[in-house]
Amino acid sequence: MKARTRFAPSPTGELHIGGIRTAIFSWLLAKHTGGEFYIRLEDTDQERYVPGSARRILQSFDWLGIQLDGGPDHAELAAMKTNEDYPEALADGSYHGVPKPFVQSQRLAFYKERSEWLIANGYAYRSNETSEELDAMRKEAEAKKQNFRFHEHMRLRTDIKPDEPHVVRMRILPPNGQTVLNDALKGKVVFENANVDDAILLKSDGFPTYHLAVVVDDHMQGVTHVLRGDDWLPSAPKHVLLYQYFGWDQPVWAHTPNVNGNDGRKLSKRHGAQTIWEFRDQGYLPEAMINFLAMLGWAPGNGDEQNVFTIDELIAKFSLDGVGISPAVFEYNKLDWLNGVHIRRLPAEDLAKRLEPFLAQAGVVVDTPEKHEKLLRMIPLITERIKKLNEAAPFVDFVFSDIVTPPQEQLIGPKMELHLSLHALKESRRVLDELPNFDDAAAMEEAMRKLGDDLALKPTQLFTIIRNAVTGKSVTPPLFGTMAVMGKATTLERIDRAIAQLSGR
RNA sequence: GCCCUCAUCGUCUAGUGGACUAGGACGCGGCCCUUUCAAGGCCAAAACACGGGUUCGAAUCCCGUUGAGGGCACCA
Repeated sequence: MKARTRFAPSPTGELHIGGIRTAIFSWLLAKHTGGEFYIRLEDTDQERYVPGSARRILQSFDWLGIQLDGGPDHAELAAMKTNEDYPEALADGSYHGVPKPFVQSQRLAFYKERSEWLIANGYAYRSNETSEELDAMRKEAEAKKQNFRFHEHMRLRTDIKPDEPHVVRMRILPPNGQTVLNDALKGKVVFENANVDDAILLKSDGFPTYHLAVVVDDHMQGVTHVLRGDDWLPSAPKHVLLYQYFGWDQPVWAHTPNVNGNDGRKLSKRHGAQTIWEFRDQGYLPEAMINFLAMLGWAPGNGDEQNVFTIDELIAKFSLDGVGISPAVFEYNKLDWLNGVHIRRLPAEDLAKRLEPFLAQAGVVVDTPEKHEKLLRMIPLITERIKKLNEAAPFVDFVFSDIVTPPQEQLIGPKMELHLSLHALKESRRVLDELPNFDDAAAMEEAMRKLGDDLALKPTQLFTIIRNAVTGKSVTPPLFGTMAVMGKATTLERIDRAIAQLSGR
């Protein structure tokens, strides 16, 4: 059975990493079945709307490499309260049959129509308490240590005409019955109707609340599986009831556990990165983010112990059965490791391309074909040394810009005297200069090892001196490959400067 | 206060009544490899929250306790 799923954020700010995980689950489920995944913007709260956030939400999916089968297009975004600019054409309108529009503020007529239907059929009623009146009722209940739940009998005025300001509230029927949610993850969850309040469905400004809008849209747009955060569980009976009132088949419900920080609490700013952009800026790969997030609360199961997945593998193996029911803690250790794994899987040209912005930010300029070529040659030498893209710069910066000649103490080999180090440096220069082909790192290594033998030096001793002389650092990618990339002229020039430094000149 | 959910190594998890002396991964420790740093290989330490049941047998089923999380808006 083909699944059609959606992710329905409200454009009130940045997407939270936990929300993105839910979106990834939904997307994987849809793609696993050959179905569709789309985005719907739930902008029914005019107050909380943040201009620009719709565009950022769409761009998040773009960065992650998640292809949408539907979502607000140019015209829909343009029609939002504040003009949204999304230059990249999101889709061409061929939405696999998912009916437009994908922005709730442009679907108002549907909600109005359904709400009138509910009233006409006895499932909803008009009500017009002011917020002050409601507050007073709440305070009173609190003073009596009672729960406040709005029910029809509490109405202050009952003779409300359709043309005067009012809200529409749902009736909970039968009042003393039970409503059962069949959740694919949690199983049967039973709610006493007495504990469900008469939620507002249509606000006095004519906009729907979430409860009405989500049910109407999911039905009209043919959503088969509703995946959403655990925090929606308490209001799920309202939605179940609405489906029953309308006589519609319910979707498969799946309330996913939340993602917590390492203190077991809901992820928030003090836990570090929040938005996908922060991860991107720290040098995490979208491939790794998807892999990691998918495994946060999901595992292939059946004894399958795979940890590293390509996107295609995730799509092939994902199913709701593998989704857990207890909250997961977001930890960076495994993410970092996974990111390193995915970096090592990248072809050199691809990694170089992704590295360039990070190098530029660190002041390493790769702006000519020659420099690009050098970077490409450095890639195999650094790929297994970095876990994040922002860690590459220290491994290559000395290739692209000059170094400060190291102080004497750095040019003296371990357990060696100054004069012996100086001699080793001079001999190294001679050997390197005599090399027939400076590009041949293997031959270079062979020659240098022989020199070490001749001088009765351990490789560590000799190579440490050269490493410091040539790179100015004690930690670098493999020495000879690096020198080959730097080239003969640069290498010998730096050794000359080191010789001068050690000679005290 | 009321309602709901959850509970296996530090973390992500496998496990659906016997194959569990509880498996894998990350991290941590050790060893090997080694020109530095990594990567890689090998080894080790590390968990069924607690208490009652049910059963010949329970990490797995039931009840309770404790702990944690979430929800109780003209917000989603």
